Amino acid sequence: MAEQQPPGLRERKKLRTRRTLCEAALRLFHVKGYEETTVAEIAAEADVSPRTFFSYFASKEDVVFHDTRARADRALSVIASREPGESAAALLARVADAVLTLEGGEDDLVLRMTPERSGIIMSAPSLQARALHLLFEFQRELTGALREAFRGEMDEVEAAAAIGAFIGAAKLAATTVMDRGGSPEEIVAAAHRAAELVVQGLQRLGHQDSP
Amino acid sequence: MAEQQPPGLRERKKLRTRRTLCEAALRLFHVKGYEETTVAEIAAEADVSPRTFFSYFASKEDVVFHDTRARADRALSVIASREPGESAAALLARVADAVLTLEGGEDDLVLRMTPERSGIIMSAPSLQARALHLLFEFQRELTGALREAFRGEMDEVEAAAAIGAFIGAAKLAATTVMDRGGSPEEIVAAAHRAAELVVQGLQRLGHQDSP
DNA sequence: TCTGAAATTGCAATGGATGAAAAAAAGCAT
DNA sequence: ATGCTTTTTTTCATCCATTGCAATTTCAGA
Repeated sequence: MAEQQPPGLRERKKLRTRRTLCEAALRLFHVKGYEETTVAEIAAEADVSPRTFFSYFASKEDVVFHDTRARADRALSVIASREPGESAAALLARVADAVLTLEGGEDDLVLRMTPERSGIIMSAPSLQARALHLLFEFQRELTGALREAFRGEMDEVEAAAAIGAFIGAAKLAATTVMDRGGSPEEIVAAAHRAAELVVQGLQRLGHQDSP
Repeated sequence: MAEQQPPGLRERKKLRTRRTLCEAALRLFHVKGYEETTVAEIAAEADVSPRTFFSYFASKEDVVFHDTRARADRALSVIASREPGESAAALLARVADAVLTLEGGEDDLVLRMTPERSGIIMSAPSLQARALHLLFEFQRELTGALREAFRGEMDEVEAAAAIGAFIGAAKLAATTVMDRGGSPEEIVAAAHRAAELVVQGLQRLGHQDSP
């Protein structure tokens, strides 16, 4: 006697609990600080038992990165969509456009609070470390995808160098400007410019002429 | 009744305890695994109280990275030694040579066990994350040093892009080959090549001609 | 309504990390 | 050598994230 069409009462309730926990956690992290917020408090705020928190998120850190997977997949699909003959430089430029976007709308569900989240991450060393780890895993995936998209045209080290340089430059440029207190727009612009500088340098990738 | 020349009994004992803890920890991590080894066990192995461990190392993780500071300083001093007129590319190449070296001898004290340590780090996600975080902080320092060395010749974003691309490429290339099971020599070679690819691309840094 | 699967909860235990005060060791001056 | 001061180490107590387990509740379907 229930609607089977999209989900099911059980599923919906689960989704709602997950979102509630997520919102509660981020809100608390933002006002009290990450380290100062306990899992017990988050659970209380979401009105579930502390034990339940861990059946939704493997760790306190995970709440903060609950949606990174989606962003990563977006970039991977861009690489997979390489047109025959498209250069690595051009492809990476497209990846940059796809990822370096401030807009929301991804999961209208919970988070338009990207800036708050950045603040939370930057304020807790363990979160920064986690973020970098995720970014690194992401780079591995990108490297694999790039090799796939250019199979035969690019070797292992070239692909890794291209991705590493590309992401590394964008990331460091972004945080450098962020540290200086730049606005979100400036940060994105810096990442874009850094990515461009690298991409230009990588133009000749695949050729064999050294200056 | 004691030698006051260089240290002092107190200092010597402290150094010895620190080294003992370090060796005990790394030995245990290597044979039992990082997660499986408890601080209590490390302390017992070194014959001190568990609480004492934390007066030598801020965390269990820190033991593994006790000497990274030294390596970082080596690179920073290379950048600081830039000859007037030396190009960023040339300077970064020198940095690569200074850092990408397998030799030991740095602190003859404890660690020639670089390979074991790599294994330990790669086997524990939390250590990988920590390593990346340290590497990132290192990049910030390098960026600052580079801006200093090229004051007036290079802006913030260019410096960050150069360092980010350089380190990012070397790191990802190295781990890519490492994942494939490459030998230490192959890994270093890959990092070198990736660094070279980037440095070449960065040749024109500071000029304004786009292709 | 009855029943089995899934989700939630309570409870206990492990292990990292920190604060505070007592105890032991080292340095120093007489 | 002896007593006083400073530094380390050790105890002891506590907080908190995380996990395993068993009891309980809720949902879905017959």
